[in-house]
Amino acid sequence: MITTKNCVIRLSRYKNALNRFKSLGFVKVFSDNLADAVGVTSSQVRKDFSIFGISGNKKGGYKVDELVEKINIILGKNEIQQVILVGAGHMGKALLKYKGFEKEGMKIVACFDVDPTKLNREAQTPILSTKEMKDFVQSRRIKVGIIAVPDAAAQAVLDQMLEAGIKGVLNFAPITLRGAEDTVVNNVNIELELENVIYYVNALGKASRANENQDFKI
Amino acid sequence: MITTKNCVIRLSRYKNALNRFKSLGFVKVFSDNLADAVGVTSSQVRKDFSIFGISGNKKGGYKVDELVEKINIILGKNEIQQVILVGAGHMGKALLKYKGFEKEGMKIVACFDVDPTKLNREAQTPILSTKEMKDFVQSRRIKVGIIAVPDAAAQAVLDQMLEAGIKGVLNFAPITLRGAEDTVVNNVNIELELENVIYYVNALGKASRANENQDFKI
DNA sequence: AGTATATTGTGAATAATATCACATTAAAAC
DNA sequence: GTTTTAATGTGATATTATTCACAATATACT
Ligand SMILES: NC(=O)c1ccc[n+]([C@@H]2O[C@H](COP(=O)([O-])OP(=O)(O)OC[C@H]3O[C@@H](n4cnc5c(N)ncnc54)[C@H](O)[C@@H]3O)[C@@H](O)[C@H]2O)c1
Ligand SMILES: NC(=O)c1ccc[n+]([C@@H]2O[C@H](COP(=O)([O-])OP(=O)(O)OC[C@H]3O[C@@H](n4cnc5c(N)ncnc54)[C@H](O)[C@@H]3O)[C@@H](O)[C@H]2O)c1
Repeated sequence: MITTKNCVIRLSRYKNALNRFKSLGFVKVFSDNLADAVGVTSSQVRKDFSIFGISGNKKGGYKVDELVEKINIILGKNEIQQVILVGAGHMGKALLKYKGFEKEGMKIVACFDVDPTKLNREAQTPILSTKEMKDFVQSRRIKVGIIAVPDAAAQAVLDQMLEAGIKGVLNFAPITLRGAEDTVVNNVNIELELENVIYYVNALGKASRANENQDFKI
Repeated sequence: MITTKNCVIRLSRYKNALNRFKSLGFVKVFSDNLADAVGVTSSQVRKDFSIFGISGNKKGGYKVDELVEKINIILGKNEIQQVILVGAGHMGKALLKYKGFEKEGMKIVACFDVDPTKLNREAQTPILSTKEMKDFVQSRRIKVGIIAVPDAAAQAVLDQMLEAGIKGVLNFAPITLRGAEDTVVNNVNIELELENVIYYVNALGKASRANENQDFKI
């Protein structure tokens, strides 16, 4: 199976759209419906499904329940995914309070921090010392973690996490971390995303003011 | 100038790398240095610069100061960019406390919420009623906003923002919003990003267990 | 001053990704 | 039961993005 980054992301989007369709009472959907919901072409939808070996019914579209089930298995949503968080600062606390992960079968099972004043083993999600991280991760065979520490500490924290056995990381520090061969690091750089919005707003503004948008493509 | 989404994002990354080079005392850099720092090829760096009309010196590379200056102008960093935030919940508060935006010339000048208990006009960044949003945005000619409200409210909030004159939005609600013709919406879907990490961790795990990674491409 | 060298800048080649278009086929209509 | 219809599934094609490769040239060296 040859997958590319984008087709996995689209798979998640299809799943989200399907859940909305389901809650609206849909029993079957067509590639066109999904395409509209996600903002891609219907052949993109069918091609993606074809890549993941998902098939529907000629003329009959896809049965929503079956499709959700198939996608959930591909995305590992058939079991609860345990995740650790490193960094109990502003961002870390927001993530800890966030209800959305559990709804999607992902659970932050512990948070780690170096600052002793942040620790709290009694909290619903315990905040432990980073010294305890390796043991915790190894004993529970946890494979996924989130980095929410300052940029200067991010690389060291990534190293510690990989050393402990973590294989995939979602990084919020505004510095592009790269992992080893058999690991995944996904960088969410919020500053950069905002900067990007600002660029296009300025670009669109210039284009419309000068009406020179022939040579402007977004 | 034909730009594609990725080359603008890379431009931000080059800028970040350059700032690091600068703080290390570098006076000039070569496309190779930037390529290594950002994780792309050197011809990608030169091609990107060529697209934005940035030129360096044959044999001499690029003078860091000049390059930073040019990129900053392209990215609109020559003036402070005023941004509003809608939603003063967990995520909104984390964003309000975040120091990193100001360092990058972006400032959240006000936050808006529907919940009267969240309002606080005396805070360093005032938290105002959404009813006041339109006036605020129009009088200050603000063009950029951030959405940090629950998904169910996100589309309505986007509509209100565009109605007020906002042209570009960074959306944290886990639903893909799409704007009008002359607007930009950048969706940061954290659940989806984590889901994506989990997919690859599982995929890598399967591939290494079965040693079937011939047909696995990431 | 003249030559060698290292790096840029970019058109051409290649690779990756998305769309098209249509043969196939299950369901609906008659 | 046959025909019509409306969808899927996918190879072929088009588009988009990246890398290659090398001419142009500024700097360093002799
Ligand atoms: N707050 C935001 O809204 C926001 C926005 C964009 C990006 N970010 C990024 O997210 C990251 C976290 O931001 P924040 O606002 O939560 O920062 P913060 O300073 O509030 O929290 C950082 C936390 O990390 C802990 N820490 C520091 N070094 C550590 C280490 N080596 N091991 C474990 N824990 C360590 C600190 O004790 C602190 O609790 C930063 O990289 C920041 O740039 C945050
Ligand atoms: N907290 C996180 O770490 C996190 C992680 C991933 C995604 N998100 C997403 O970010 C968004 C905000 O999350 P949160 O945890 O801050 O939620 P929250 O419930 O803590 O806060 C939401 C805020 O939005 C306000 N609000 C609701 N409707 C509004 C409206 N129409 N106009 C203005 N304000 C309105 C509420 O009063 C509240 O203050 C959500 O869409 C969530 O899915 C949050």
